[in-house]
Amino acid sequence: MKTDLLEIHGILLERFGPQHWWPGETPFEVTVGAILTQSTSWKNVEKAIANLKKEGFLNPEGLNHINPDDLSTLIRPAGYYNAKTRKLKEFIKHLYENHDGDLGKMLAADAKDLRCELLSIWGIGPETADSIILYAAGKPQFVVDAYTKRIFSRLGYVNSETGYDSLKEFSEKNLPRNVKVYNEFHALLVRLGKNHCRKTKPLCTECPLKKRCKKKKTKTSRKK
DNA sequence: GGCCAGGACACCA
DNA sequence: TGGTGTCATGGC
Repeated sequence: MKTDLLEIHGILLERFGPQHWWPGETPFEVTVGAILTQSTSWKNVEKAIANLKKEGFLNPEGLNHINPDDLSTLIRPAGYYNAKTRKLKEFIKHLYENHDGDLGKMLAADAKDLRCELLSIWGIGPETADSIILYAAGKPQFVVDAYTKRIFSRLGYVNSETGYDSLKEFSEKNLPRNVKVYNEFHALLVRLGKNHCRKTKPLCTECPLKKRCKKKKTKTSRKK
């Protein structure tokens, strides 16, 4: 099968324009955002980030010292606040125990090693790890998410059973290994997904990829 | 009022 | 090992 991902990247870029991801000011902010946005809309994450920033806790030292109850209160708008409090604390604990609280040191590692290290931290799975590597460390790791899977499935590139690693491998195999391309393409897929490839009630008429869509968009069963 | 959002983990058969 | 439940707020 012809897998013209770069062409699709071009179509989406022309349609939506640059997405300017990740919307974080520092690698640390990007990392915190990557954890907070797990299964959560970015708008809600922005509120939590704003709370942390306003109170002066959006830095390694701040998150290291804040007590869990206060952290839960500040990140409450992002949902799953108890679970995410633990995830942020586990990350910070790892950062201090292994890198003296210096995120720059941690992110300087080889991408493959960094990925293994991130995945060893409780609460950080494949997507969050790849997001941190791509958007905070600036190293080429393609980020797969629910939109990527749904869109690639509807385009007929993969089936709905394809797992994270296979989707990642497929994407990296069919795109130039380039941070800028990975960055923009993932952001564009999310944009497309939000606008035209929802789980239910897809807005097919205005979708820039509607001619390429192989599968009828039907309501998918929720596997959660 | 239900559905869903830029996941990950625990538990059980 | 794979399927299912849990975590939770907020916008549409």
